[in-house]
Amino acid sequence: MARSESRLANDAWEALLTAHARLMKGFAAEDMWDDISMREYDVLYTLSKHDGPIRPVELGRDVLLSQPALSRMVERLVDRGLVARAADPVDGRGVRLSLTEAGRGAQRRIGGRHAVDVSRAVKRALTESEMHQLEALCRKLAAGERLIQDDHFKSEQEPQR
Amino acid sequence: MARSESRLANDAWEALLTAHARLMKGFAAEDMWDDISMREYDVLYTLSKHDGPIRPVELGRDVLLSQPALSRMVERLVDRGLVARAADPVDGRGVRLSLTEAGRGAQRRIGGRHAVDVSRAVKRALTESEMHQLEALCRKLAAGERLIQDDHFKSEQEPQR
DNA sequence: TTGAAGAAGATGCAAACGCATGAACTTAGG
DNA sequence: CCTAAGTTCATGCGTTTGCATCTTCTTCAA
Repeated sequence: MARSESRLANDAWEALLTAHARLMKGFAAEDMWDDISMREYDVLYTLSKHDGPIRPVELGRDVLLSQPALSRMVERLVDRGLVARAADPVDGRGVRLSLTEAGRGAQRRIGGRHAVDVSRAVKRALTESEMHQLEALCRKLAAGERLIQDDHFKSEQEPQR
Repeated sequence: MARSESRLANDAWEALLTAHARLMKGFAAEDMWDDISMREYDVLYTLSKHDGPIRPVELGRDVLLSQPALSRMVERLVDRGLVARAADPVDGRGVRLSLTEAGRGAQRRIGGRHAVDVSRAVKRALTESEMHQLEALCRKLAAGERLIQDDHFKSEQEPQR
């Protein structure tokens, strides 16, 4: 008997959570992070993906940290000379972040080693075709969520309360 | 030109990470967690999946927490009457954990509401067929990792150092 | 133009986390 | 046996996180 669509959705999400936790544990156990934590690397990597300076609020969308925690982590990275923080010329409240040369260097150094482990873990389990599928599915999942938050459609029905 | 297999693997993993972060942010924003944090719910849910009592070390495999952090979280859950902790009759070092009635009740209460949001987020982005695919791919990913850690094959090549 | 509502970031503070280490117990080789 | 190494879980301690709140600046309607 077929699972209900809701059950199917929850099972898929649980599988994703389990895969995430298992692989992350494995990566964290690797002795290759020097003095940069995985969360800090996450910030450096996200900064490296974008070319120009970006706002902390942008960073916050992809990094799993509260706004105050992100604010302070950026502060620490600035103090360590890995991130540059400048006032936003357009928005007086805002701040613009970018990697320093040292920051970019650190990201490349760690990233190169990390990519080897990621590649090894994924290749061990999936074929090339499956990697393509997984990427496409996860992109769709992430894209669905992004729209909601941007357009404030979240309260489309406002369940109870 | 086709991406290299390694690049493909890393892109797939990045997509999974992004999907994970986006959805988690969305779920965390929901006003439905009462006095139970998402990490605590993760523990309660994992306990509810297993029927019999399980060891903390088992819990640790699926929950993204350090061993000391998990130890103390369990302690708090025990103090709050949600989890029962008993000595392991077989292994004198070990401990056996299970949900109390209150714990099971809390898990069901929160879990029921959470499942609605999960279902909504996943259904919005994927078809039933895609949910099946995503579940299968993530299970393969997670399974690949489990074997490594159990069999201590991790140092199969011991890269540099 | 102006005043209220909203958004971006920073900060005080208690709670929670990770690393290093310790204590209790099990396993395995001589 | 019995000792050395390994495993499981707990604890001390400094660091980081999240919640609530504040400040500053922008936006928008009157």
